[in-house]
Amino acid sequence: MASCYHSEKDLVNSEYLLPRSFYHQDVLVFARQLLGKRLFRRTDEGTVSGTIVETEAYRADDPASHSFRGKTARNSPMFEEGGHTYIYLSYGIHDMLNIVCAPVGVAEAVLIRAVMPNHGIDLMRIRTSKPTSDIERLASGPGLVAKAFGISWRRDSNIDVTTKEGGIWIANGEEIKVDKVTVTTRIGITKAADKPWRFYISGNRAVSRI
DNA sequence: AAGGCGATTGCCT
DNA sequence: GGCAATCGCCTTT
Repeated sequence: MASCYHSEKDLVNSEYLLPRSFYHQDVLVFARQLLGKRLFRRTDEGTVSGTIVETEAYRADDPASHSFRGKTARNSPMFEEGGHTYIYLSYGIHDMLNIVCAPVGVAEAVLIRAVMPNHGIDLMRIRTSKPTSDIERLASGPGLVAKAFGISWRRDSNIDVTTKEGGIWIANGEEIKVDKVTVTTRIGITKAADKPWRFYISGNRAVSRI
């Protein structure tokens, strides 16, 4: 096995931030390509990371997208350049982490629905109040992703994820082949509910709903 | 100015 | 499986 020949330090050093061009793709392609990438979060509590295993695309011409009716105070990060966060509060309780793609003015984004935790498991357990939970259940849902990673809309919206400066960044990860991706309709929406714009790694235990 | 709703989660039956 | 929790945003008076 190749992993036997690398120390953990070497593996960390082999990680690289994804370039701006990665965030200038068609949102449906982008949502699929985010699968397998590594999400990082650094706060004064420590650094956590995990593999993105489930995403949903929200397109500019999409009635289900917050940007559909134009720019407002809430959705303005969606209109920024690709590679920024758009975070909003759902049901008054849950923060939803989105990664914006496309050029400035084209409001498209991908919701991170589930992450397989990799580093900082103990901190995620504290944040989610799931001390005995299985690792794959700590961030298996969009609200849980933000909770486990310590991300909130007030503090963390419109952060550039192509650098580490903002405390949230995305690095390369495992390559996910097309035949390992399951495509379904999106969860929990009423508008454009027929669009098959949800993507997840087939069989992954951290996916929110099968 | 007021009321309804939502890209959810977790607890109760 | 059903439903309460909880609040900013958007639509309607």
